[in-house]
Amino acid sequence: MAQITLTFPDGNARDYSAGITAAEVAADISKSLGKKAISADLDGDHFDLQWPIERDSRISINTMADDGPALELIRHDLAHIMARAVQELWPDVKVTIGPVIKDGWYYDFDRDEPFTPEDLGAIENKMKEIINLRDPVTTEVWDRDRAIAHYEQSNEPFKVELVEAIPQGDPVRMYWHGHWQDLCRGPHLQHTGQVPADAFKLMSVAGAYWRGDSRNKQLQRIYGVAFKTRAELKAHLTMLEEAAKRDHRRLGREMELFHMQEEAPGQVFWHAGGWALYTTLQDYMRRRQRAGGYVEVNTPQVVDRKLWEASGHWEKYQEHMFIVEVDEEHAREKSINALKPMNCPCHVQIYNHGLKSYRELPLRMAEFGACNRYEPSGALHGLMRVRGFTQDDAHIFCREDQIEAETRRFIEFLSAIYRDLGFEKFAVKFSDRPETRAGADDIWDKAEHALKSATEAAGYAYELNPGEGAFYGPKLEFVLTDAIGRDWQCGTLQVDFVMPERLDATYIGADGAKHRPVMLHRAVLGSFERFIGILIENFAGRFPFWLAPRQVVVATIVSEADAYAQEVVAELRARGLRAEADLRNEKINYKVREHSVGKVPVILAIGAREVSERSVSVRRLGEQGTTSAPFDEIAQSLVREATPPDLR
RNA sequence: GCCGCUGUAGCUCAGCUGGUAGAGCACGUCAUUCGUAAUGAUGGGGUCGGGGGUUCGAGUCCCUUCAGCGGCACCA
Repeated sequence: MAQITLTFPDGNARDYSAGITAAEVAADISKSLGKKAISADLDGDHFDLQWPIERDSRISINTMADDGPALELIRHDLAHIMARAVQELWPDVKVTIGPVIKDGWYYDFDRDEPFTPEDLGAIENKMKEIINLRDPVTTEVWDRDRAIAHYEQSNEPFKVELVEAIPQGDPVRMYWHGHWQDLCRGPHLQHTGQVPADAFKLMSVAGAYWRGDSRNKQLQRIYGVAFKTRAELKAHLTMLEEAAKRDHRRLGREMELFHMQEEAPGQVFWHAGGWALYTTLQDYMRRRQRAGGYVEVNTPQVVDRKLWEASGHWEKYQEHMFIVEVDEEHAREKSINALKPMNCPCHVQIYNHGLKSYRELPLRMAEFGACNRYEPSGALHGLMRVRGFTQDDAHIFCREDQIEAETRRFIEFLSAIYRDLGFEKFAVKFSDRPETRAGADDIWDKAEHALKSATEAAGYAYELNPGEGAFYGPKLEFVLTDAIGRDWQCGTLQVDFVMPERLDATYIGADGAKHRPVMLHRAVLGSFERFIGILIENFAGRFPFWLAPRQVVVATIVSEADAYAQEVVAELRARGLRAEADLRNEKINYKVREHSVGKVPVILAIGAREVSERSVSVRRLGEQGTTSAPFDEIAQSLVREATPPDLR
C-alpha cells in the first residue's frame, strides 16, 4: 500500500497509507478530535470525513468550532434535509439544485401546486423529524451513465440534465441522507442529527428560473436561514427587523420625504422634506462639478426617434423607452419620439455644434439629466429602481491619450464626494473586453491599460470582472458599503469608442486633420433618487445636519413663549437653516417625543426662562441631556454645522 | 415580464363558515400652560384598490385589471 504524507496546520507531518479517510486521521491525532471532527480541508478544498485521501496534502481537521466550514456543512445538509422533507410530503415534486448562500441556503423545486406559508411550516416540522432520526449521511462515486439511468428511472428530469452536463469520465458523486438520495458535490456532515434542529428557519418561497434563464421553466425556490445556535438565529432575525426599520420606503413615509402612487408607478412625488434633501444634495454636486472643471448643460426630454436610431438605442432598448407619438394635424406622417432614457446622444449634439479643436479637450460636459426608462414592472423597488430619475451624468470628450489622466482625476473627484457624504470606503471593479465588442483590439489594450493604471495611481485596488465590459468599451464601477454592510454600486466610468463614431463627433487635431474623440460616460451618485434611498438607509433617517430635511424644531413649553419662538425660527431661516416652530398646546414631553421619532437633529425648547434670557435650550437627537445658551451663540454654531462639507 | 403573496380610515391592523364595517395611533374640538420621548375628555372620518360576475344579499366566493411586497429575469 502506497504511503502518503499529510502536513498539519502546525507544520507537523505524518505518513499514512493512501486511501485513509480524514475521519481516521482525526481519530489518529486524538480521540477527542476524532469525535469532534466534522470535515477536513485538503490543500484548501473542503471535503467530508469519509473522503479517501490518495496523495500528499496539507490537511486541517474542522470541528463545529470552525465557523466557516461548520456553517457551510449545516446549511448544505439542511438543503438536502429540506429536499427530502419536501419529497416525503409530496413524492411527485421534482428536485433540482440547492446551494448554500449568505446566511442560509435555497432549494429549487418543480411542483405544479404553489407552496403556501402553511406548507413551509409543515416542511420545517418534517425537517426536524429527519434531524431527530440521526440518519447517516453516506456517499458513493458513480459513473455518469449509471447516474443518468438512475435519474431517468426515478423520473427526475432536472437531475438527468445536471448529470448530462458533467463531462464524460468525470466522477459523479451521490449522497444519501438516510434513504433519500441526491446528486451533490458535497461535503456533508456524518449524520442528520449533527444539524442544530432549533437554529434554522424557512423564510420565503419565490419563483426562480431553471438555470437562471427566463426562457426556461419557472421553479419554486424555498429560502432558509441557518446558524449554529438558536441565539444566533434569533440575532439574525432581529437584525432583519432592524434593517426593515431603516427601509427607505418606510422612513420616506414616516419622515414625509416622498410618496409614490398607482397613477405614476416608478415615479416619485417628492414632498417638501425630501425635496429639501434632494436640492441640498444637488446644490452640493453642482458646486463640486463646477470646481471639478465641468461645464453644466441641459438637454430636451422628448427627442425624435431619428436620434435614437443614430445612437443605436432604438434598436437595442426600444422596449424600455417611453414612446411618445405626436399626431400633428398637418404633418405628413406621425412623428415618433421617445423620452430620453439617457443623456449621451444629446450631449454629443451639443459637442457637435461648431468645430472643436484639440485644445478644447478634455471637454467635461455635465447634466443633471432627467431620464425616463420603462423598467419592467417586477424590477421597480421604491427609490432604488424607478422609471423617472435624474442622473448626475457627465461625458468627458477627450483624446485617447487623455483617458488615463481623466480617469485618475475622476476617481479623486468621486472619492472626495463619497467621503463628504459619509462613505469612507468604496471598492472598485474593473470590467474588461467582452466576447462581442466594437473597436479594434489595440484600442481596447490602450483603454484597459489606462483604466487600470489610473486606478492604481489613485491608490485603489480593483477587482477584475473578466468579460463584463460594455460592447463599446471597458468600465470601472464604484461600490460603496453602507452602515450595515450592504454594497451599493453607484459610481461608474465607461470608455466609449462607439458613440462618437455613430454620432460623428470630431475634433481638429494639431495636424489640422479631423480626429475622433473618445467619450467617457461617468456618474458619481448614479441617480439622485436611488442615492437618496441609499442615504436614507445608511443613516437610518438620522442624516448629518447639513442634509437633514428638517434641521431644527423650535418647541414652546408655555404659550407665552410663542412670539419669541417665532422670532427664533425667523432668524434661523434668515440664516439659511430649515427651521420650524411647534407652538401646539402640548406638553414638551409630547413635542420632544414626536420630533425625536421624526428624526429632527436639533430641538430648541423655549419656556419662560428662555424668553426672559433670550436663550434657547438645545436637545440633540439621540442625546438625553440638554444644554442652554444664548440664542445668538447657538444660531452661529448651527449655521457652521449646516455648512456643506465642501464649503467648510 | 415571470412565480407567489398582499390590497379594509392618513398609518398599523382586526373583521369566524357571505347577512349591509371596527381598534390603536394620527386628525378636529374643549379643558389643561405644563421644563425635555405620548395630559384628559370628546368628535369626525372608510363607495373595503378598480371593473365585471354568482347570490335575495359580497369586505368575505369567482373572473378580470391595476398597484405594492418577496424573489427570478432585466438594469444602456
